[in-house]
Amino acid sequence: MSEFGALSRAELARRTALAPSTISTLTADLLRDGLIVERSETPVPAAGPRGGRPATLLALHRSAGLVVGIDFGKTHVRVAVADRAHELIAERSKQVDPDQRSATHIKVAVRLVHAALESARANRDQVVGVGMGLPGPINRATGQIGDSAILPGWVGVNASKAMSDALGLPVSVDNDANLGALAEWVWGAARGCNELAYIKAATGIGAGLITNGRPFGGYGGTAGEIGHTIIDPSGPICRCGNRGCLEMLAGTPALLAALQPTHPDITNAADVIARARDGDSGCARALTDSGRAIGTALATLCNITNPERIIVGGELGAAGDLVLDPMRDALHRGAIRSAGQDVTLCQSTLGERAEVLGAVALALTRLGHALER
Amino acid sequence: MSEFGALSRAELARRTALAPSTISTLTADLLRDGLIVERSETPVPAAGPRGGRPATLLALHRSAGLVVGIDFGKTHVRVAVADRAHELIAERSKQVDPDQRSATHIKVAVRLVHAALESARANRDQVVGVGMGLPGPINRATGQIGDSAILPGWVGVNASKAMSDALGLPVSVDNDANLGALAEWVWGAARGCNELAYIKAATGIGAGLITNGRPFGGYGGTAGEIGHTIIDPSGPICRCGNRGCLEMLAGTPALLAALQPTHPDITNAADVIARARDGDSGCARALTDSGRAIGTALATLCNITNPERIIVGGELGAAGDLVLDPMRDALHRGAIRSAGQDVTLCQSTLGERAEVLGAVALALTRLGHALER
DNA sequence: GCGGGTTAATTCGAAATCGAACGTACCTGT
DNA sequence: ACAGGTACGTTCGATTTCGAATTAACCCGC
Repeated sequence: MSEFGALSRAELARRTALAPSTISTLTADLLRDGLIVERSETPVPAAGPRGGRPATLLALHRSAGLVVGIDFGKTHVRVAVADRAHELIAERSKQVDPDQRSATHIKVAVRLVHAALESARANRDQVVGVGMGLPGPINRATGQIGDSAILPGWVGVNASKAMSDALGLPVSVDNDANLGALAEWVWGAARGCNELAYIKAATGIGAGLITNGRPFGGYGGTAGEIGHTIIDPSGPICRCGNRGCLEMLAGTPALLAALQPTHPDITNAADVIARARDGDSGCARALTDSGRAIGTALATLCNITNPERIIVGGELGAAGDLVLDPMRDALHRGAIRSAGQDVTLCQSTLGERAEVLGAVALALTRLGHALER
Repeated sequence: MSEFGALSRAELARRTALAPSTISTLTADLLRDGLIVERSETPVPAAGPRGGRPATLLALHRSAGLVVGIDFGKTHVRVAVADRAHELIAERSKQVDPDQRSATHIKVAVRLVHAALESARANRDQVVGVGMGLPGPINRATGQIGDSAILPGWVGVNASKAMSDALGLPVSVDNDANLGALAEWVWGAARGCNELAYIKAATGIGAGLITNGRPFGGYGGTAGEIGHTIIDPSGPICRCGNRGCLEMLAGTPALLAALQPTHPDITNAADVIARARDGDSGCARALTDSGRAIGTALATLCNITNPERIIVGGELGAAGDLVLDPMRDALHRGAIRSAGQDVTLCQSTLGERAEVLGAVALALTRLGHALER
């Protein structure tokens, strides 16, 4: 139940493969003990109510504990607190300097967590899990962040341990794109979808994958690294040693660099999008180029993983159809027909909060797994 | 048990998440009824016998039924018969003309199946499942083969139904690369590996994926289509509408075309490999070029799916290090460091039989699932 | 060759889970 | 308004599954 905010008894029975009768006895006990509560609210019409007695939802009571999500980006730290019923209780965020050491970033995060808990009139003792997101590939075995140009102060740091020591709580870490996927899957545009990719398009470009109805990390936990797909073999040299990587062509820095000569006053992606919306054709073109490059990489992604839906987030995702349309074009041009027909491309519904919410979801998922073992 | 040839009680308990005691009572019943048998043979030392009582293996008795695997390639049909203990009983194969209609190919296959069964002194009634492999993407929903230049006579045919009607038995179909992956996973170079890709490099180039310890097909069942990854944006035009697709650059036809001017007598991949082994530098170079192109596509595959192992099969895989070395080079050049380090590239151990055996494995897996539902 | 370590398999009473039948609550069409 | 359909949730005795303790079968080092 930790993984799904509120569930009916019938749904629980299906998910656990237990008999409805078993669920009945079990939930009766938990209800008596006050660990779960019945929810009178919307019994969630789901996919069209086609007759039948409506379900009554069950959710974990707040006394079952709280979870914390923490997301580090290039220039921000963001935290969120939720209860195990998936109810968000508090959120906080703060700008930070990307060049500082990880210890500094962690201190900021810890303060935000405490502030958020306080505003929720909650105590650290009630926290039963913490999830955390970082930009860049994270090795599942070592817990270390791989080479990342986005947060240089974090390279080689065992992020999970560092944060865990600072908070005095166990912490699960994952790549921010994976968390975005998780969030869109739990709360956003990908609910009920078993095969999806979430694209975080910002300074870096990464994909988070959900396959067979669960987060997919591959052998070392770094699956979904599309940022270094080679788009133009004669393009600019990337720090990875190749030419014309997606990240070099379509990331925010490339976007801004392309506009620098004609639009020297523009310093961030949001400005580009705003101007493009106002009819600035240069800004629109820059977004189109980005979208097209990403779409080319997505074509390969579709050929290989054949997803049902691709959710585009990150600061470039906020441009909506300005990037999505060229992306769709390039995707359909480059993917084999069937894979192109199978997939729907859409914009993130959680926006800049996707990654923190994903961190919350990560913590919730881990709790679910803990029960299963 | 259908999915794993022979298993100890302890292993069964782990796999099914049932208590050892439960397995004990269950297997006792099945043994009494003669549906399973104890195997005295090698108690499989597994990964180093480090003490402890050796396990006694259990396998389904032959009376539990037989399965048939059928594989169609560009120029051959191959069938295999096995019992549910994963013991191969008979194999047959025959050359065919790729341009004939699917009905003709099916007739050949049916004759081979009957011949194989006869040589095993078995009857069609004992067959409890049939698996079948075809080159080209197969839509999981419609059961139809997508656009394939390899077997034009099969396009638009509902392969599963056609074969099922001809044999009078239920038939499961899948792409041949997926089956190769399955076979290497069950019998070959990928035993015990949970994250792998099998590459079938022949006329077409496709990948079969196993992720999270089970075959991965994506939303429509066409995952792993790496043949149309764009390697050289200014390369020759492919039937898919793009330029420089992997298949156009590295497939057997490209290989043969490249050698045509200087080696007009060579007409198949096996010849190229034999000559290269004999020191013909032109043939060696052609294989190197193929390997390098495939390696480039594998780099992207690794970035996206981060596998632990990649098994290279198909007629080009038979070249061994002649293609594997350049493949490794290109892979490590193009993949992000961690993904490149995680993966091991090796040759198929099942060779040209991989796909039929995979078809057998497919039939066995389906039987396993049938029990679970 | 004999303890100490390790993993496999069995036994038995205890506890969880199931299945079938029933009651409940809503929708839809007439 | 009411019958018919559908899906949710509960009750009960019957059955399966579990857990802990026990025995078995091997390896190892001394």
